Amino acid sequence: MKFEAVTIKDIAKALGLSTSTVSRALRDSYEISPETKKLVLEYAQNINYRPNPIALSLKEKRSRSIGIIVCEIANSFFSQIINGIESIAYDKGYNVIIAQSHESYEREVINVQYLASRSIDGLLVSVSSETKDLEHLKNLHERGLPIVFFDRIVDEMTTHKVIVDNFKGAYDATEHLIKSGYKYIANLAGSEYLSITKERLNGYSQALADHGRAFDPHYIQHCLHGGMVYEEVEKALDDLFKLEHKPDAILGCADKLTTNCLRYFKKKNIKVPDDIALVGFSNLDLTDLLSPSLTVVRQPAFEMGQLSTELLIQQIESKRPVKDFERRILPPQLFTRESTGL
Amino acid sequence: MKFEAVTIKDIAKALGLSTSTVSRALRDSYEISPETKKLVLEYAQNINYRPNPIALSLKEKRSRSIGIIVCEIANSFFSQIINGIESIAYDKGYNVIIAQSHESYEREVINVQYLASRSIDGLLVSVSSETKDLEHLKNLHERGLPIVFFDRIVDEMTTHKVIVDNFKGAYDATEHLIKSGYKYIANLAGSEYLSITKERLNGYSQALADHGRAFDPHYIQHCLHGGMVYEEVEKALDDLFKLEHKPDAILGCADKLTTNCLRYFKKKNIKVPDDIALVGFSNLDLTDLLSPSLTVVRQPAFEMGQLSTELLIQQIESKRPVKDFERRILPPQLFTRESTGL
DNA sequence: TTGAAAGCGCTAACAT
DNA sequence: ATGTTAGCGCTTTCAA
Repeated sequence: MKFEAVTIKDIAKALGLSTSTVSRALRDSYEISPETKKLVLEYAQNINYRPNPIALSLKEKRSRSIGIIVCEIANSFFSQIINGIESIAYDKGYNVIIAQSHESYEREVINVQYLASRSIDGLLVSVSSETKDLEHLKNLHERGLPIVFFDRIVDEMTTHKVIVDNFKGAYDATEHLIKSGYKYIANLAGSEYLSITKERLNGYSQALADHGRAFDPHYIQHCLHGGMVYEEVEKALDDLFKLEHKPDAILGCADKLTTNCLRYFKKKNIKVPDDIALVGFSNLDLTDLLSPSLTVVRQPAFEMGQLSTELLIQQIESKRPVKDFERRILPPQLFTRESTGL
Repeated sequence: MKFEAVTIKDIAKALGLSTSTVSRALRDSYEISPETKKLVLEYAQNINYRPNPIALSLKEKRSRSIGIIVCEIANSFFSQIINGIESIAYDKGYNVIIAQSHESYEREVINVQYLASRSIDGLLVSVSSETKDLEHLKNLHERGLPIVFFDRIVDEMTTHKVIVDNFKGAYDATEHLIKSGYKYIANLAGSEYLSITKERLNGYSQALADHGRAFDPHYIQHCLHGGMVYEEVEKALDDLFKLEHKPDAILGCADKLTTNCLRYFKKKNIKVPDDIALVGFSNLDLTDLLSPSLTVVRQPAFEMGQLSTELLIQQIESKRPVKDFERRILPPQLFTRESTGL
């Protein structure tokens, strides 16, 4: 089934004009007489003419669409980011094509190829937790495709980057635990490859140091898939609970890590906060409804999406090659609730 | 910044062939000699040639992209559906363009126009809770655009439709409440315009009837925005609690209705299930972690997305106009947990 | 077996 | 003020 649209040619034929005149009239060119304009505009309106964006794209060598690569859209943090992205993109006449890596490097590479082949004008990327090698992105970047990294950024490429102050988020959360009297604070961390993991680890360590606490690497457990797989969280927690001094508080460094931590506690009948305290990075809407309600570090996801998109579109539409790349850092927010109250 | 791709012309020039020969070689046409083919293919491989999909779209009058309209992607149910949609679409070489109505009729209309103007090949729609008038969709449909409705469907249009057995979902949940001994079962329902609301209401009523319970419309409260706005849920519950016999159980007919119900209970210090039981339609991953854990009706969202997309693409690629439209009904599943245990 | 040319819908340089 | 024409990248007659 095809669905045939009205073209400029149809209008030209109907009105006995040339296609260029119609085109110019539609674009309100100064060269066209008011009468002709009126005629064309009214007729176009009437038959509900819509310019064919594909023809325009071919002509202008731009598709007015931008690609997004995230690990999972079914993750509040990322779906909120996408909301932010869309709010700006649609405003500026771009549409977005979303691809998910599901935390797989291989799928990320495939998706990048796919998006590139769909002739996108720019790319918004948050890398997968498996990603070490960046050739797939570097290649496109060198050929001139504007790329903006958000949240999970990479050092090796010079582009705009938008992140949350992960150091501060982890620092504040850890400090809050220390001040609440917890002694053995474990860090349930994400993939070691990710920028956010390192930043959060640094914030955690610094908070410990600033409060005269010893830093013990045994209290750090990495989960390669960022908690997507329950078993990796279970393994990590099992190991933590084997320590001589069991942790009395846990800092969950990602949404899934935090919720799967809760799932583990429930399964093992460990009570929060009586047996152990929990604070987690989370953008779920539901954390206040859990019981105990969860202390969380919340990230300005929507704003992050908006800002990244503004930077990307600015670069796409810039006449001259962009030289000065920005690194924007947004503030996270700590919400103190019952899960960290002794 | 533009990012110039290799074209057939470049290959032709480099190899001293005509563009048509190159084109044919790339498509493995029988007319081309093995040597030429090999030459072209290898060269293309080398310089990483990718056909320009926009040029193809213009030529073939199809964009290989499908539009999706949902109310919110930051809603587990819909993000799971989108995952299902993508899994099929990408497999078959289509990309998806997602638009959100945020439950606003006006935005839905704008989005539909927008998607249509981006020359999509087909449309997957779940209407907003405000949508009564369907002209925006009928119009496109009559002009031949394949449309598949999922979840929130409409009667007035003859298309493929994929839904969950909402009647059964609500029936089972209500019956479970009755069998658990609850007497005054209220129904916190979504927008009256939505098919799912009516279907769930019917299931609820039938369960009451089958168990000899009187049906009292006072125990039904509609929320136009399906719980997106906390205040509407608050108002609905306030009214329910003013009844002579306060409800001792609530059936939440959508994710947000259910979670905002919990938020209300928390605020008013109403204990579940001691003061009141709660069962809700929900696809959140977290409902088992709430305490009490939540009894839910879970819908096969991913499968729904997959099935809808299969039907849509089948119709798009069908040579002859599709006459026989299917109405597929997927089974929901009741998970009994603590929130309905007396 | 290969090439030349037209055309998809649109814009813009170049006539008139 | 309006028309003619070429061209964006590709496929596909038609011609050689």
